[in-house]
Amino acid sequence: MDTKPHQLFAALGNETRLRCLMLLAAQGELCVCELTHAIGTAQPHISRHLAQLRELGLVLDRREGLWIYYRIRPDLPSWVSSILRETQNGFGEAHPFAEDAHRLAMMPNRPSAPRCA
Amino acid sequence: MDTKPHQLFAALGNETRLRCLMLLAAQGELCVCELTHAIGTAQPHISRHLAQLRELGLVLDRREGLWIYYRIRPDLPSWVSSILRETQNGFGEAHPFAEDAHRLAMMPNRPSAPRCA
DNA sequence: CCCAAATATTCGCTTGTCGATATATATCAA
DNA sequence: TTGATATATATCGACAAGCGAATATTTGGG
Repeated sequence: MDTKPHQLFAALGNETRLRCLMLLAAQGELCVCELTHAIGTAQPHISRHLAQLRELGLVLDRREGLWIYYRIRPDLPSWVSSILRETQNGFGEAHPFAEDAHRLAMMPNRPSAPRCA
Repeated sequence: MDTKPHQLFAALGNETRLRCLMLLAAQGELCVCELTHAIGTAQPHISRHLAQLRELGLVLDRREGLWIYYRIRPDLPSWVSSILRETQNGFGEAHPFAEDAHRLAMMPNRPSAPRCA
């Protein structure tokens, strides 16, 4: 990640991408269908934003059968981790992030047990 | 500042705006001509981005004669301050922020003595 | 091989952002 | 009032971001 700071901020500047990252920061690893259900939008919409986060080096993906699990890249530069953590601390309980976490918890037929960070 | 996090990040997602904020975070208070000289671009360009930062509630301005001094709003929510501080700690010595600070220090005929935070 | 499910990609369109240029406003001094 | 300086705003065209819808790809099962 040799991302410039304004490039990171631009990535976080989209609400869908930020909601994905906050969910991943809180839950550790999630597949696309879980993110789609939690955020409540169309699957291609989520998929495209996840691809951007992957291209920027912010997340990693892993295939397991039909599902592709995304997680926040563990070896991010410390300033990036700090910013994600600050945002989560400041807003994890606020709208719309708390609702996202709640919808995820209520999701039926999740492909795997929730795995926390 | 009831700014949503993704709105803050969108503001920081433009290099010109981020450079302005980093200069203000380091120097305390600067007028438009100082920011223009340090960043090395056209004055309307700087002015417009400062207006956006003002409308978002990130900076305050103060007129003194012909000059208008901008400063980072002192009562920002703590998560905003944290993010600005993290960014400054991680990148204040890097390109292009270090060069900006250097150009500012070398600027002739500054309208006032530098006032540090 | 064929189907279904999960995910990714493409297309067309709308909207917004950015930068450059030109112009307007404000302040001060003569 | 005139002029000079500092700053703000308006306008324009180019360009990128974003979205919905449709389609393609991958995988596993029968």
